[in-house]
Amino acid sequence: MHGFPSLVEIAMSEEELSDQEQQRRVKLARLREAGVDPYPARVERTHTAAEAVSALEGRAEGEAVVVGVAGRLVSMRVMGKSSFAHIEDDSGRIQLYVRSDVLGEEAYELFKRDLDLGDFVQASGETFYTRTGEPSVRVDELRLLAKALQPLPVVKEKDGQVFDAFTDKEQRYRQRYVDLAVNPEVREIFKTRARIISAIRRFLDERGFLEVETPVLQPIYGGAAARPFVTYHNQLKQQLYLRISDELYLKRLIVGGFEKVYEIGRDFRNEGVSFKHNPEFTQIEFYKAYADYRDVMELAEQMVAYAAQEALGTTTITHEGQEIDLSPPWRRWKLRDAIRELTGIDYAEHEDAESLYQAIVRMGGTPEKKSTWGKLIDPTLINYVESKLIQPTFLYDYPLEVSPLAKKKPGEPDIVERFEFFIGGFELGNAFSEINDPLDQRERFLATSEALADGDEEAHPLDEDYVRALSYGMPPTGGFGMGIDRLTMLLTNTDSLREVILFPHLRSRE
RNA sequence: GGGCCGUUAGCUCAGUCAGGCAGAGCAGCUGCCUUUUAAGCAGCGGGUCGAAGGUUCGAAUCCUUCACGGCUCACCA
Repeated sequence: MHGFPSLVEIAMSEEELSDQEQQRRVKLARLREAGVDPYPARVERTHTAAEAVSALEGRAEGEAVVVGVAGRLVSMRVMGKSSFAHIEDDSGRIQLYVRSDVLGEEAYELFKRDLDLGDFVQASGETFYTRTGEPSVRVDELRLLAKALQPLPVVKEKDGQVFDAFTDKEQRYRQRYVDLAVNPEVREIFKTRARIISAIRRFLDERGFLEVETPVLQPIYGGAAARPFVTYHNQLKQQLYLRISDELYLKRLIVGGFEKVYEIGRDFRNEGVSFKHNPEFTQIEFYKAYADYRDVMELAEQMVAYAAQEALGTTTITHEGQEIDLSPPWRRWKLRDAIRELTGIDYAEHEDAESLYQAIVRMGGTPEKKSTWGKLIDPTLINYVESKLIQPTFLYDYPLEVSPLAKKKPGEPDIVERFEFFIGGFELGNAFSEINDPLDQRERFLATSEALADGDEEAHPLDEDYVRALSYGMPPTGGFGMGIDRLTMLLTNTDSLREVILFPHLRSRE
């Protein structure tokens, strides 16, 4: 008419689109021409899928329950004048039974021809059980809520076997929305993650800890051995760093008089990416005044067990095929003993770096030649120990040199009151009795800032204001840090941080 | 950064060893089908074989380079 191309003809002329995309645009155009709004603003939903199912379960036979449900079309089986379909919402799936004679012929034809898997729809009608006993909605009204123009991967399942799953890791991470849309078990991982975090909050809140927020943008970084991301504030003409840990600010708060503080937040480290490293990750840190690293051990094992119990309903978990018992108390193993037992090297017998280096080489290791004594122990030696620590284990009493913020152990000048803990063969966290002697802290900073100047890019710079804070007096304090992503990985039985981070970092594509 | 492996239809994957018309299932389209559930039956479309270059009469296949990813080593207390 009038020689103008119809919407359908325009849709079909989009040549750069795949045939399935073109089909969907044709359907969209046809729907519009039939007077259907493919993206209406209003929804009339009375039940979620799960609610509709349980409402039916509660009723006597023959008693009608009318529901309005809404969700994404995830399956369609068209059999002439009747069809079965499933819609999925956040609560689960429910089957729709669509009959031409109930819905009306015109609406039924539109459903059959112009709706696709992936579209969002609203359906209302009475619930009933089909011949095979599946709760379903006999649809007397069906309305499109949102037309999908891209086909979703079609994942099918029978007898627990999954067909054509959407599994390509790169695509799953780059298009996480597709991953989440078609893989319900992926959604479950992130629900578990949220339960873990809320359990940790509850655990600390119940014990009188105050949740605080400290700067992410910092004029000087510290609290961990890592290279920072650098950024710049235009107005202030000032270089800033994205924090590598929360530590030094949280301890300033202990100086200020708070006795128990914690922060759950994002840290950023400019280093390699691996199954247990992502450039940005979530860490929980807490600090407790009038406590030492032994008190912190008890809190740590209780907190992790509590998080597992709350998130999973059990403290016995399976990770990578190994059964792990998270219930306290956990094994406490002196670092020196653990290394001696698992590698045969007693580092206390090797007083200088050269001697220790030779011992590691004799054991078959390949340490870095230029490493200092402390750097040979951690990480080189711990690498041999870490993977063997499947059941929860505290390794404690670390060499002073690699622990510039931890308090010296009384009577052992080269050892500090520090522990790291390991579960499932990797490190989850790190803690110590905090240095509260400002002069000692200053000396330690001087040593690390020299190392930084000598080219150790992960060493601490000197934070004068932090030393000044300590000089106003800080009570004896126990501090703790743990990777939330790694804990989630452990509790969801996944083998990579990327599985528990919604949008993990990937290299940009051209 | 090193080593190994991968990238083929919307999705999952054959085909690469040994060069010879680019395939299957699901999804899509057309037709049939009013209790199905990986629905079924019949038919039909759908491809920059990651990119570029090279070898060859002929390249998804062999060679080179590049991009992206996976695993792994190094790095990451």
